Amino acid sequence: MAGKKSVEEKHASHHECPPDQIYFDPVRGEKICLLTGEVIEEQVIDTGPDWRAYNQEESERRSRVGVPLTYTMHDLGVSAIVDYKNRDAAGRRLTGRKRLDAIKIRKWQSRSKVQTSIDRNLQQAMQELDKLAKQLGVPRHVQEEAAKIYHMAVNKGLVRGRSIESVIAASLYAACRIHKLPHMLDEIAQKVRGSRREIARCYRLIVRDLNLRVPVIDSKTFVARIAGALGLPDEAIVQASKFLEIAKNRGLTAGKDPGGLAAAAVYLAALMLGIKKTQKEVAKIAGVTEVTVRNRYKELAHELHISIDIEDDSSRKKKAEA
DNA sequence: AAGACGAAAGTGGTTGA
DNA sequence: TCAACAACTTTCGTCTT
Repeated sequence: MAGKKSVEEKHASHHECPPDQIYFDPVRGEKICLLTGEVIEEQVIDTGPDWRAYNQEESERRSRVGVPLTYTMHDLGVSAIVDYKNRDAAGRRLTGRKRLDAIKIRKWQSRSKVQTSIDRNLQQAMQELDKLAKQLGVPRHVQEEAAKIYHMAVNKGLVRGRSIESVIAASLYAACRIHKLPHMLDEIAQKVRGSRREIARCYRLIVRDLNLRVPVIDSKTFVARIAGALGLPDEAIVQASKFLEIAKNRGLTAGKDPGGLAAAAVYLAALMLGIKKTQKEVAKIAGVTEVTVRNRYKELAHELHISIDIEDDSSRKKKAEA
Protein backbone atom coordinates (compact mmCIF):
# COMPACT_ATOMS: atom_id res chain seq x y z
CA MET A 1 0.00 0.00 0.00
CA ALA A 2 1.25 3.38 -0.87
CA GLY A 3 1.58 5.13 2.38
CA LYS A 4 2.28 8.72 2.89
CA LYS A 5 5.74 9.25 1.61
CA SER A 6 7.21 9.79 4.98
CA VAL A 7 9.02 13.02 5.28
CA GLU A 8 12.54 11.99 5.90
CA GLU A 9 13.39 11.45 9.52
CA LYS A 10 15.74 14.33 9.75
CA HIS A 11 12.91 16.57 8.85
CA ALA A 12 10.75 15.23 11.59
CA SER A 13 12.44 17.56 13.96
CA HIS A 14 13.17 20.23 11.45
CA HIS A 15 14.10 23.70 12.37
CA GLU A 16 11.51 26.38 12.52
CA CYS A 17 11.25 28.15 9.24
CA PRO A 18 10.32 31.83 9.05
CA PRO A 19 6.85 32.12 7.53
CA ASP A 20 8.04 34.34 4.75
CA GLN A 21 10.53 31.70 3.69
CA ILE A 22 7.92 29.08 3.13
CA TYR A 23 6.99 28.37 -0.39
CA PHE A 24 3.82 26.47 -1.10
CA ASP A 25 3.82 24.44 -4.22
CA PRO A 26 0.18 24.17 -5.21
CA VAL A 27 0.76 21.42 -7.70
CA ARG A 28 2.47 19.07 -5.35
CA GLY A 29 0.70 20.35 -2.31
CA GLU A 30 3.94 20.78 -0.45
CA LYS A 31 5.31 23.46 1.71
CA ILE A 32 8.96 23.99 1.11
CA CYS A 33 11.48 25.94 3.08
CA LEU A 34 13.31 28.33 0.85
CA LEU A 35 16.28 28.43 3.17
CA THR A 36 17.03 24.77 3.11
CA GLY A 37 14.91 23.37 0.35
CA GLU A 38 13.43 20.94 2.80
CA VAL A 39 9.89 19.77 2.57
CA ILE A 40 8.14 20.99 5.66
CA GLU A 41 4.74 19.67 5.07
CA GLU A 42 3.68 17.15 2.59
CA GLN A 43 0.09 16.49 1.70
CA VAL A 44 0.70 14.49 -1.39
CA ILE A 45 0.48 10.76 -1.33
CA ASP A 46 3.18 8.67 -2.81
CA THR A 47 2.22 7.92 -6.34
CA GLY A 48 5.17 5.67 -6.85
CA PRO A 49 5.55 1.92 -7.00
CA ASP A 50 2.23 0.99 -5.48
CA TRP A 51 0.24 3.09 -7.81
CA ARG A 52 -1.28 0.12 -9.47
CA ALA A 53 -3.09 -1.06 -6.40
CA TYR A 54 -6.42 0.08 -7.64
CA ASN A 55 -8.57 -0.49 -4.67
CA GLN A 56 -11.36 1.55 -3.27
CA GLU A 57 -9.29 3.08 -0.56
CA GLU A 58 -6.60 4.30 -2.83
CA SER A 59 -8.88 5.77 -5.40
CA GLU A 60 -10.71 7.64 -2.69
CA ARG A 61 -7.51 8.91 -1.35
CA ARG A 62 -6.38 9.96 -4.73
CA SER A 63 -9.52 11.85 -5.47
CA ARG A 64 -9.32 13.57 -2.13
CA VAL A 65 -5.86 14.70 -2.93
CA GLY A 66 -7.05 16.36 -6.10
CA VAL A 67 -5.69 19.80 -6.66
CA PRO A 68 -8.06 22.65 -7.48
CA LEU A 69 -8.79 22.82 -11.16
CA THR A 70 -7.46 26.29 -11.44
CA TYR A 71 -3.96 24.94 -11.13
CA THR A 72 -3.81 23.56 -14.57
CA MET A 73 -0.39 24.80 -15.46
CA HIS A 74 1.84 21.87 -14.94
CA ASP A 75 4.92 23.95 -14.48
CA LEU A 76 3.41 26.27 -11.97
CA GLY A 77 6.15 27.08 -9.55
CA VAL A 78 9.10 26.02 -11.59
CA SER A 79 8.59 27.90 -14.78
CA ALA A 80 10.76 30.66 -13.43
CA ILE A 81 14.17 29.16 -13.74
CA VAL A 82 16.92 30.55 -11.62
CA ASP A 83 20.04 30.52 -13.65
CA TYR A 84 23.61 30.32 -12.52
CA LYS A 85 24.73 33.82 -13.26
CA ASN A 86 23.90 35.23 -9.86
CA ARG A 87 22.43 38.28 -11.43
CA ASP A 88 18.99 39.73 -10.98
CA ALA A 89 16.50 40.64 -13.63
CA ALA A 90 18.26 43.91 -14.29
CA GLY A 91 21.60 42.18 -14.67
CA ARG A 92 23.09 43.45 -11.45
CA ARG A 93 25.17 41.10 -9.45
CA LEU A 94 23.38 39.52 -6.59
CA THR A 95 25.05 40.03 -3.32
CA GLY A 96 24.96 38.70 0.19
CA ARG A 97 21.69 37.33 1.35
CA LYS A 98 20.06 37.38 -2.04
CA ARG A 99 22.87 35.45 -3.58
CA LEU A 100 22.50 32.81 -0.94
CA ASP A 101 18.78 32.67 -1.56
CA ALA A 102 19.37 32.09 -5.21
CA ILE A 103 21.65 29.20 -4.42
CA LYS A 104 19.09 27.67 -2.10
CA ILE A 105 16.35 28.01 -4.65
CA ARG A 106 18.50 26.43 -7.31
CA LYS A 107 19.26 23.57 -5.03
CA TRP A 108 15.62 22.99 -4.37
CA GLN A 109 14.87 23.39 -8.03
CA SER A 110 17.19 20.71 -9.23
CA ARG A 111 16.28 18.39 -6.42
CA SER A 112 12.57 18.71 -6.99
CA LYS A 113 13.00 18.24 -10.68
CA VAL A 114 14.61 14.86 -10.56
CA GLN A 115 12.44 13.64 -7.76
CA THR A 116 9.13 14.80 -8.91
CA SER A 117 8.94 15.31 -12.61
CA ILE A 118 7.00 12.12 -13.00
CA ASP A 119 4.85 12.76 -9.97
CA ARG A 120 4.12 16.19 -11.19
CA ASN A 121 3.19 14.93 -14.57
CA LEU A 122 0.93 12.28 -13.11
CA GLN A 123 -0.75 14.69 -10.80
CA GLN A 124 -1.74 16.90 -13.62
CA ALA A 125 -2.59 14.04 -15.88
CA MET A 126 -4.91 12.47 -13.36
CA GLN A 127 -6.66 15.75 -12.95
CA GLU A 128 -7.07 16.03 -16.64
CA LEU A 129 -8.35 12.50 -16.82
CA ASP A 130 -10.84 13.10 -14.07
CA LYS A 131 -12.22 16.10 -15.83
CA LEU A 132 -12.49 14.35 -19.14
CA ALA A 133 -14.01 11.22 -17.68
CA LYS A 134 -16.64 13.25 -15.91
CA GLN A 135 -17.54 15.14 -19.04
CA LEU A 136 -18.03 11.94 -20.93
CA GLY A 137 -19.72 10.12 -18.11
CA VAL A 138 -17.20 7.33 -18.20
CA PRO A 139 -17.60 4.81 -15.39
CA ARG A 140 -15.04 4.52 -12.68
CA HIS A 141 -13.41 1.26 -13.72
CA VAL A 142 -12.80 2.55 -17.20
CA GLN A 143 -11.22 5.66 -15.85
CA GLU A 144 -8.96 3.45 -13.77
CA GLU A 145 -8.02 1.52 -16.86
CA ALA A 146 -7.17 4.76 -18.59
CA ALA A 147 -5.05 5.77 -15.61
CA LYS A 148 -3.24 2.48 -15.79
CA ILE A 149 -2.57 2.91 -19.46
CA TYR A 150 -1.31 6.40 -18.92
CA HIS A 151 1.04 5.20 -16.24
CA MET A 152 2.48 2.61 -18.52
CA ALA A 153 2.88 5.27 -21.17
CA VAL A 154 4.72 7.52 -18.77
CA ASN A 155 6.97 4.71 -17.69
CA LYS A 156 7.86 4.02 -21.26
CA GLY A 157 8.57 7.66 -21.84
CA LEU A 158 5.86 8.02 -24.42
CA VAL A 159 4.60 11.28 -23.07
CA ARG A 160 7.73 13.23 -23.68
CA GLY A 161 7.25 15.68 -26.46
CA ARG A 162 3.53 15.21 -26.43
CA SER A 163 0.90 17.06 -24.53
CA ILE A 164 -0.39 15.38 -21.41
CA GLU A 165 -3.88 16.14 -22.48
CA SER A 166 -3.54 14.36 -25.78
CA VAL A 167 -2.00 11.29 -24.22
CA ILE A 168 -4.66 11.26 -21.53
CA ALA A 169 -7.37 11.54 -24.14
CA ALA A 170 -5.77 8.71 -26.07
CA SER A 171 -5.52 6.59 -22.93
CA LEU A 172 -9.13 7.16 -22.15
CA TYR A 173 -10.13 6.32 -25.66
CA ALA A 174 -8.14 3.10 -25.48
CA ALA A 175 -9.77 2.26 -22.16
CA CYS A 176 -13.18 2.82 -23.68
CA ARG A 177 -12.31 0.56 -26.55
CA ILE A 178 -11.08 -2.14 -24.25
CA HIS A 179 -14.22 -1.99 -22.17
CA LYS A 180 -16.40 -1.79 -25.22
CA LEU A 181 -17.78 1.60 -24.45
CA PRO A 182 -19.24 3.34 -27.45
CA HIS A 183 -17.27 6.51 -27.17
CA MET A 184 -15.91 7.60 -30.46
CA LEU A 185 -12.62 9.29 -30.97
CA ASP A 186 -14.25 12.41 -32.29
CA GLU A 187 -16.37 12.68 -29.21
CA ILE A 188 -13.37 12.62 -26.96
CA ALA A 189 -11.43 14.92 -29.23
CA GLN A 190 -14.17 17.51 -28.95
CA LYS A 191 -13.64 17.87 -25.24
CA VAL A 192 -9.94 18.37 -25.52
CA ARG A 193 -7.77 21.14 -26.79
CA GLY A 194 -5.55 18.90 -28.86
CA SER A 195 -6.59 18.10 -32.36
CA ARG A 196 -8.26 14.86 -33.26
CA ARG A 197 -5.29 14.03 -35.38
CA GLU A 198 -2.88 14.42 -32.52
CA ILE A 199 -4.97 12.25 -30.23
CA ALA A 200 -5.32 9.58 -32.85
CA ARG A 201 -1.58 9.57 -33.29
CA CYS A 202 -1.05 9.18 -29.55
CA TYR A 203 -3.59 6.44 -29.46
CA ARG A 204 -1.85 4.42 -32.14
CA LEU A 205 1.45 4.96 -30.48
CA ILE A 206 0.15 3.80 -27.13
CA VAL A 207 -1.51 0.74 -28.52
CA ARG A 208 1.59 -0.26 -30.43
CA ASP A 209 4.26 0.47 -27.87
CA LEU A 210 2.40 -0.90 -24.89
CA ASN A 211 1.24 -3.94 -26.79
CA LEU A 212 -2.26 -3.27 -25.72
CA ARG A 213 -4.71 -5.79 -26.87
CA VAL A 214 -7.55 -3.66 -28.07
CA PRO A 215 -10.29 -5.71 -29.63
CA VAL A 216 -11.60 -4.44 -32.92
CA ILE A 217 -14.59 -2.48 -31.95
CA ASP A 218 -17.79 -4.28 -32.66
CA SER A 219 -20.23 -2.15 -34.56
CA LYS A 220 -22.98 -3.65 -32.46
CA THR A 221 -21.68 -1.57 -29.59
CA PHE A 222 -23.04 1.51 -31.29
CA VAL A 223 -26.40 0.09 -32.15
CA ALA A 224 -28.11 0.55 -28.81
CA ARG A 225 -26.78 4.01 -28.53
CA ILE A 226 -27.93 5.11 -31.96
CA ALA A 227 -31.29 3.44 -31.67
CA GLY A 228 -31.79 4.94 -28.25
CA ALA A 229 -31.01 8.42 -29.45
CA LEU A 230 -33.55 7.99 -32.22
CA GLY A 231 -36.17 6.76 -29.81
CA LEU A 232 -36.49 3.41 -31.50
CA PRO A 233 -37.93 0.37 -29.74
CA ASP A 234 -35.73 -2.43 -28.45
CA GLU A 235 -36.91 -4.52 -31.31
CA ALA A 236 -34.93 -2.33 -33.65
CA ILE A 237 -31.81 -2.91 -31.62
CA VAL A 238 -32.26 -6.66 -31.77
CA GLN A 239 -32.93 -6.55 -35.47
CA ALA A 240 -30.01 -4.28 -36.26
CA SER A 241 -27.68 -6.45 -34.21
CA LYS A 242 -28.77 -9.46 -36.19
CA PHE A 243 -28.00 -7.69 -39.42
CA LEU A 244 -24.56 -6.82 -38.22
CA GLU A 245 -23.90 -10.31 -37.02
CA ILE A 246 -24.74 -11.74 -40.39
CA ALA A 247 -22.78 -9.07 -42.17
CA LYS A 248 -19.79 -9.81 -40.03
CA ASN A 249 -19.96 -13.50 -40.76
CA ARG A 250 -19.95 -12.76 -44.44
CA GLY A 251 -16.94 -10.52 -44.15
CA LEU A 252 -18.73 -7.36 -45.12
CA THR A 253 -17.56 -5.37 -42.19
CA ALA A 254 -13.81 -5.56 -42.53
CA GLY A 255 -12.22 -2.17 -42.72
CA LYS A 256 -15.49 -0.36 -42.54
CA ASP A 257 -16.27 2.34 -40.08
CA PRO A 258 -18.24 0.63 -37.31
CA GLY A 259 -20.25 3.77 -36.74
CA GLY A 260 -21.38 3.77 -40.34
CA LEU A 261 -22.20 0.10 -40.24
CA ALA A 262 -24.22 0.46 -37.09
CA ALA A 263 -26.04 3.45 -38.49
CA ALA A 264 -26.96 1.56 -41.62
CA ALA A 265 -28.13 -1.44 -39.64
CA VAL A 266 -30.28 0.71 -37.40
CA TYR A 267 -31.67 2.55 -40.36
CA LEU A 268 -32.51 -0.70 -42.05
CA ALA A 269 -34.03 -2.18 -38.93
CA ALA A 270 -36.21 0.86 -38.42
CA LEU A 271 -37.32 0.68 -42.00
CA MET A 272 -38.34 -2.91 -41.63
CA LEU A 273 -40.29 -2.12 -38.53
CA GLY A 274 -42.14 0.48 -40.47
CA ILE A 275 -40.50 3.37 -38.69
CA LYS A 276 -39.37 6.12 -40.97
CA LYS A 277 -36.14 7.79 -40.00
CA THR A 278 -34.22 9.85 -42.48
CA GLN A 279 -30.73 8.84 -43.41
CA LYS A 280 -29.56 12.24 -42.39
CA GLU A 281 -30.95 11.83 -38.90
CA VAL A 282 -29.30 8.48 -38.35
CA ALA A 283 -26.06 9.67 -39.88
CA LYS A 284 -25.85 12.68 -37.65
CA ILE A 285 -26.16 10.65 -34.49
CA ALA A 286 -23.70 8.04 -35.68
CA GLY A 287 -21.19 10.68 -36.59
CA VAL A 288 -20.96 9.76 -40.23
CA THR A 289 -22.41 11.28 -43.33
CA GLU A 290 -25.59 10.49 -45.07
CA VAL A 291 -23.61 9.09 -47.95
CA THR A 292 -21.83 6.56 -45.80
CA VAL A 293 -25.06 5.40 -44.26
CA ARG A 294 -26.43 5.06 -47.72
CA ASN A 295 -23.51 3.04 -48.98
CA ARG A 296 -23.46 0.69 -46.00
CA TYR A 297 -27.18 0.36 -46.11
CA LYS A 298 -27.09 -0.53 -49.74
CA GLU A 299 -24.46 -3.18 -49.15
CA LEU A 300 -26.29 -4.63 -46.21
CA ALA A 301 -29.60 -4.73 -47.99
CA HIS A 302 -28.09 -6.30 -51.03
CA GLU A 303 -25.99 -8.90 -49.30
CA LEU A 304 -28.59 -9.87 -46.77
CA HIS A 305 -31.21 -10.15 -49.45
CA ILE A 306 -33.31 -7.75 -47.57
CA SER A 307 -33.60 -5.89 -50.77
CA ILE A 308 -36.09 -8.49 -51.83
CA ASP A 309 -38.42 -7.55 -49.04
CA ILE A 310 -38.10 -3.89 -49.66
CA GLU A 311 -38.35 -4.27 -53.38
CA ASP A 312 -41.38 -6.38 -52.92
CA ASP A 313 -42.83 -3.75 -50.74
CA SER A 314 -42.20 -0.90 -53.08
CA SER A 315 -43.13 -2.83 -56.16
CA ARG A 316 -46.33 -3.79 -54.47
CA LYS A 317 -47.03 -0.16 -53.90
CA LYS A 318 -46.19 0.63 -57.47
CA LYS A 319 -48.53 -2.03 -58.66
CA ALA A 320 -51.21 -0.75 -56.39
CA GLU A 321 -50.76 2.72 -57.74
CA ALA A 322 -50.70 1.64 -61.33
C1' DA B 1 -40.32 21.04 -50.28
C1' DA B 2 -37.76 17.39 -48.48
C1' DG B 3 -35.72 13.01 -48.73
C1' DA B 4 -33.23 9.50 -51.29
C1' DC B 5 -29.88 8.38 -54.61
C1' DG B 6 -25.49 8.34 -57.10
C1' DA B 7 -21.38 10.34 -59.44
C1' DA B 8 -17.23 12.78 -59.04
C1' DA B 9 -13.80 15.22 -56.81
C1' DG B 10 -11.53 16.11 -52.35
C1' DT B 11 -9.63 14.80 -47.66
C1' DG B 12 -6.99 12.46 -44.06
C1' DG B 13 -4.96 8.29 -42.61
C1' DT B 14 -2.45 3.83 -43.52
C1' DT B 15 1.02 1.13 -45.68
C1' DG B 16 5.00 -0.27 -47.94
C1' DA B 17 9.14 0.86 -50.56
C1' DT C 1 9.76 10.45 -46.49
C1' DC C 2 7.05 9.76 -50.38
C1' DA C 3 3.49 7.72 -53.29
C1' DA C 4 -0.25 4.58 -53.81
C1' DC C 5 -4.42 3.27 -51.85
C1' DA C 6 -8.91 2.50 -49.47
C1' DA C 7 -12.49 4.52 -46.86
C1' DC C 8 -14.98 8.43 -46.03
C1' DT C 9 -16.69 13.25 -46.95
C1' DT C 10 -18.31 17.07 -49.68
C1' DT C 11 -20.79 18.75 -53.26
C1' DC C 12 -24.04 18.74 -56.61
C1' DG C 13 -27.54 17.23 -59.91
C1' DT C 14 -31.55 14.22 -60.49
C1' DC C 15 -35.39 11.53 -59.20
C1' DT C 16 -39.22 10.31 -55.94
C1' DT C 17 -42.70 11.12 -52.51
